[in-house]
Amino acid sequence: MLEPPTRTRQRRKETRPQELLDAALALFVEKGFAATRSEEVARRAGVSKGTLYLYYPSKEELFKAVVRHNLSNLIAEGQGIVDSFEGTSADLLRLLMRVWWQRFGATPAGGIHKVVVAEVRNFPDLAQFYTDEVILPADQMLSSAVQRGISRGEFRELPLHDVAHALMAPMIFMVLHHHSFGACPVHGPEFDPQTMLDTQIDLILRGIERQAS
Amino acid sequence: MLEPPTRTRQRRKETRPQELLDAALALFVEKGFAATRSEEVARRAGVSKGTLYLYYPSKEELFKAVVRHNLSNLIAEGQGIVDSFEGTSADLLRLLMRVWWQRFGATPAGGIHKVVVAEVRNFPDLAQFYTDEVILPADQMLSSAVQRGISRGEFRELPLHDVAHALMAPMIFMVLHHHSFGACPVHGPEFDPQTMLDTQIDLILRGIERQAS
Amino acid sequence: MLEPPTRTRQRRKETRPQELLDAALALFVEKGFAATRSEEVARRAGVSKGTLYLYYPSKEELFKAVVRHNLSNLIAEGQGIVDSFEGTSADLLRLLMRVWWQRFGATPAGGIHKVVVAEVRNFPDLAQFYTDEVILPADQMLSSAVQRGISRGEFRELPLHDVAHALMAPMIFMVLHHHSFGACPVHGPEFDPQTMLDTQIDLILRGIERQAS
Amino acid sequence: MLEPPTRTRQRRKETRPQELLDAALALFVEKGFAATRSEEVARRAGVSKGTLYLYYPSKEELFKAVVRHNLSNLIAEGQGIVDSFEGTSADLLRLLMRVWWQRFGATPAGGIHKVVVAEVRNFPDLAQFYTDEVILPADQMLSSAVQRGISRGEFRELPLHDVAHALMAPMIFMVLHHHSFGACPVHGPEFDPQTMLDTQIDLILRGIERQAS
DNA sequence: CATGAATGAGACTTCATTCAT
DNA sequence: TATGAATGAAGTCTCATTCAT
Repeated sequence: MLEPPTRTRQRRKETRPQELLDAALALFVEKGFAATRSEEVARRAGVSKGTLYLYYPSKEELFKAVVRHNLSNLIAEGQGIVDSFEGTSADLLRLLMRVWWQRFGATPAGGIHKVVVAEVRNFPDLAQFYTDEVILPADQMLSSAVQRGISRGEFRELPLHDVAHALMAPMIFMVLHHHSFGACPVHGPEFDPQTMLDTQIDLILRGIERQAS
Repeated sequence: MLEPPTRTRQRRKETRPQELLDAALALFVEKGFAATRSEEVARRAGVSKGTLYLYYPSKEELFKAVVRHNLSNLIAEGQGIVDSFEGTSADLLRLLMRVWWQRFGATPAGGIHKVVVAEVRNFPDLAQFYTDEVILPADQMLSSAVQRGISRGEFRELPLHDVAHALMAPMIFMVLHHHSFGACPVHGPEFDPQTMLDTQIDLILRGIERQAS
Repeated sequence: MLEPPTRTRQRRKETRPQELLDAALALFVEKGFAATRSEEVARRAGVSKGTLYLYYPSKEELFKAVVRHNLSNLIAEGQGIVDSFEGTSADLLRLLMRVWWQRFGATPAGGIHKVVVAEVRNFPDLAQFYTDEVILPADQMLSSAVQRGISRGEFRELPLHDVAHALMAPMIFMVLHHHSFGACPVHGPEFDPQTMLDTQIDLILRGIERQAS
Repeated sequence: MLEPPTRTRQRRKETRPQELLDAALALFVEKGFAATRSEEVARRAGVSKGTLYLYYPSKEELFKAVVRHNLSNLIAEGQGIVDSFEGTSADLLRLLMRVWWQRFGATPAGGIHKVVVAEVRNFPDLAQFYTDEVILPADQMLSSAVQRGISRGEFRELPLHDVAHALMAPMIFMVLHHHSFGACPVHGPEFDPQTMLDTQIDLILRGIERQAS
């Protein structure tokens, strides 16, 4: 009763949502949506169960917030790179993939894709959000990079979106493996993400470049 | 329709496991493991809750049985195609992808991969089973097809497994999309799986073929 | 269809109830009423679950049948010994205890008492049956043996029933221990039943005999 | 009656365990372990089902807690009486029995012994706990009281533990009867516990005293 | 704002009992 | 008679959510 208001509480007030989202992200990626208990999210964020509900009215809303927080504008940075890049288009694509992997794929946020894929059918309004915020922009960004290569005469004239999807596929493949089997102690094929992505992008580049090297 | 009208207490020990596995497969793919209630599996199979437990001792075992039933021997067929194929290696890879999509990717069984990727961290022994039974054989099968192309002088000499993974990536990409966003009523990019796979395989083939056409 | 009627079934028809009661007795004593599954009773008796219900309409009735079958007339034999014994009353009591232990206490039937004590409050009509068939006759039998000792001047004049209960106590004590802790692999006090009963009867005899030896 | 009228969401972390243990004790004694439903325990304690599991992680642990709470330290008090008693050893034994009956045998806690005897074969670790915590100390306590009588020349030199068991037998007999048949509305022999215990202890005392009175 | 004790709907699972064969 | 597949009520336990403090 007579205790002074704790400083810790005061100090953290503004960062609470971020801490909760980070804790939730880590747990959703590790255990999936259903197997993540809200109490554990709270504990990992250093708050009580009740506090979590002050910020997010339900576990479903928390999940959506995690998705939105981590994936909104995810692609904008990539689009910026495309728009300002000055080297060859092949180097641009290689750069995009590397940046994407380092800044997203290999981070906890990369694991969201796994959870979203697993849960979209249970969260209908998430499907449209994710399509609008992630899939379409990514498609657009990659397509514009490919278009750049075609316009500059570097790439053959191919259907933009099919090529964009061909570029997406290895990224999705890697990120899903990384956050599922890659996190399990199994004896399976070794995937060095960086090398693998490089190999795959090289193959695809050779497939789309006007002059096969 | 032609079944005898008796609905109660049907005794069909022979066919029950298949019916239960089919019902479970459909629901696991639609809702995920955790969100699927065992009673609903039973109801969809036309039996009572208790009957399900007569055949599978727990929901977890049911899930494993679904995985095993649908995925074991899946790859063997592909390997058979590889071993007996007589055309060009490019045609072989195109055939493998088409067969795979028609016989697995586009069927309910294709949805298993999504569920396994989502849940494997919660089922440690499933990780090893799936790796041994699916991932490694698929890797091996595709590698052998690539090796065939190299041996026959059709393909460049590239690291087998990296190429195999490059071939896997579009398949995984497609199957996951098909059973997640592809099943949601969203307005997103159209993916015609068959066309897309063809485009992607062509790109990769051009990347690996000795003589770029 | 064309099999001859199995001889086994025919032969066993009359002994079925006995086999079922024996199996049920063993399991009820080992696990208690609730933890005994009817299927296991059937299996141990070598029949199917359905057959059990041909003989006993419910697990409760089976339990009551086990109790009644094993305990009805249990005491009659003892009463016969009392009525025809010719030695000293002290020897009579010693004999009664020994016979009781060998013929009942140490046998599976002895375990029933444990189960009855545990379950009477859940089986109201069993209470009266057991009181009438077991408790009162045992009381009567022991009292008559004591009365014999008093009448013959061997024992002091004491309240019959109190002495009878004093004689019962060690028997109940032994039989309950034998079928509970005595069947567990614990490191506790050693109870050699025969010796212990002898010691206790000797103490009590010394307590009731006119001439303390 | 004097409690504040608020009934919902009472927060009483301090007193809840005691209330739950009391409710569980009463029900376990009345119905046995298996036949007691956890929801009923909760209801009798005035809380919801979930609250019970906040304090005890399973029905089995609740049962063990009931045993420990009610029996631990039970014997210590008796040992204290033995160690500090100043009258004759016969009076000591009479006192021990009376105190034991009034403070334990006739209380709900006395019913625990019935439940333990009935269930111990299903709870292997309870067997050792109960042996260590109750049976051996009780044995020790009674033996020390007998030893006192022998050392003071009041009792004959008899095997300590056999005599201790002879003293235990009537107590066990009484307490089991009291909480089984004694709680049923049957017409059986009347057992006035106090009188009966007195009679039995007198008999045994006469059996062990050096000078038969 | 923050807490965490309390709730209760709902999930998995068991098993006594039924009944078509 | 005998079987054992099938049933479904009932029990244990979980956990998202609430709310008195």
